[in-house]
Amino acid sequence: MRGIIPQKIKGFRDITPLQNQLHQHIIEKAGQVYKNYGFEQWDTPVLEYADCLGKYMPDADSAAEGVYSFRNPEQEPVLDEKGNRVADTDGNFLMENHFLSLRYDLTAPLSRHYAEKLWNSSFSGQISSFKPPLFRRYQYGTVYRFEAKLDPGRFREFRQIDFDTVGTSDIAADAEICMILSDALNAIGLDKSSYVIKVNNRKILSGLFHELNITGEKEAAVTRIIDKLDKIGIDGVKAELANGRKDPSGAFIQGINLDINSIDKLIGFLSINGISQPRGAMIDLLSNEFSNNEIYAAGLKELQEIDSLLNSLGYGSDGIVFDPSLVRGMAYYTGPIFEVQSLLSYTDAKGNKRGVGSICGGGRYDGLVKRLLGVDVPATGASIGVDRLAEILTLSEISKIEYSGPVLITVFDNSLMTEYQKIARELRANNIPVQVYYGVQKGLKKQLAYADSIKSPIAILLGEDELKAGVVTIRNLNLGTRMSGDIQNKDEWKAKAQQQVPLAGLISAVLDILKS
RNA sequence: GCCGUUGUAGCUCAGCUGGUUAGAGCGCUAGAUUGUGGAUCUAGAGGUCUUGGGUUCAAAUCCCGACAGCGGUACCA
Repeated sequence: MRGIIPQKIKGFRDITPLQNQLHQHIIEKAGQVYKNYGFEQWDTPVLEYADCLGKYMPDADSAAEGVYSFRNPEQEPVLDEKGNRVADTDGNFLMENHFLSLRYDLTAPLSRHYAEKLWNSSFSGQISSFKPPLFRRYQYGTVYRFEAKLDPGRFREFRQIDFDTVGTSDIAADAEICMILSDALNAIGLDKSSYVIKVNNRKILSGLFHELNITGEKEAAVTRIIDKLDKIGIDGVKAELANGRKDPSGAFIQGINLDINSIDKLIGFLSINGISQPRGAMIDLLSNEFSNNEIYAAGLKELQEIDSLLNSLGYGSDGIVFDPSLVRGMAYYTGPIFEVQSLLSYTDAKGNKRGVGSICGGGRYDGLVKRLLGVDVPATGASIGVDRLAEILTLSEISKIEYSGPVLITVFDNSLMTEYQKIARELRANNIPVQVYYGVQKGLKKQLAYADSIKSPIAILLGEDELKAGVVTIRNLNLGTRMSGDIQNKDEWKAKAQQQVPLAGLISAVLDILKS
């Protein structure tokens, strides 16, 4: 039994004003880029029916399979596949506390949203033959995953900013995703040395697997192993495809005992390194071997089209590359897939250099609403992991955003409250954030310590002395902080970091300090 | 889940092969400073050494279990 101990749930965080400012920056810049490509912003609920999201909770009121779920407190009718209420043998409608889930991404709610509109706009869900309507939206929101393992940049509650195009198979929409990611990261302020946009096509992989007779369970296993290439290297992959390997941790990783011939082919394929090859050269290399396979060839052709579009719009191989070893975990991708690898690193407490891996992901999933409505609707999209991106920007100290809190008006004497409020009002009229000190610890020392804690750039002091002289004292706290390294005596500080100005000159003096 | 590793003050850690009142730095609180954050100096508060058991005259220290953290590994829509 828990006591009433104030503490956060593991994997959840309190977000500081500084972090919020960086998050805000990221979503504003990315959102504007999405908007410029014609995506419109939608929001959907954080909670959905569990079966709409595609994860079903058997009968436990707990999180399982990485999704937070619980029973709806309200009883609602049970519906059949056609949307009709289900009744028991006596003709009474069945009621149930349906499972609700916190969304684990923004794509599943999108598919529910799109499917719901389609369902409602067609008569009793008669949508067997139709041409899917085009829908483009972007969405910013918090998602929840029950992760067992929490690293820097990996949380249980985190934000994504997502954009998707639903209702087209046009490969230009996929090429566009590369451009959008590139533009968005650029707008956020990342230069090309800090990330690489990797592109591959699931068709190439499935064509390849087909050629090698790798199907079903084996295909999933091989995919998983290839996904670990970054982590365990080509030799590690080779070992896991064969009879396994011994991990440095001492654990033995069981191999899948693929035949030698297939392993050689796969390793040869994976040895074509994505980052070091221009896209054109990569396509040439890829067309050498398996192009007699239909699916493989189709995938390759799509990559060619993407390449050609990107080239004619000036998106070179310096930022967007083809990487045949890119697989992405999710099974639902059907065509081009995308992932942005952050190249930034930081040094952890133990002195090890570390990165956070991928900061964006996406791809084409033509089965978007198949599970819900049974029809194929092509869709393609991607999303930026806002928290993870912010985390690596902060950890790698590349974020140049400096946080500045509000100006603080100190309170000497409550009888002067009207004066303080007037000054505050005047500053606000000039769009300068400001607060009057209301704390119960009244000493000026306390008030300045408070100003320090909220990162005030300026403290304004007004007491009897100033009032008589018709002036206010302005203390430049940032300057004081900068000088704190080589401080000799208090009076000298005061002389440099503090000035008295006539009340009428307050605004311009404050603005001057804020600008510097 | 599995393997490894760690668990001493709010934080980072020291505490040798078990031996009387468990230490440091930072932080915190107060004072030097009758109206002044960050420097300096002084003083103070704060620990049943994660927890349960065992060995011993004696355990923070040795042994076993539990729990938690970290590293790796597995899983990941």
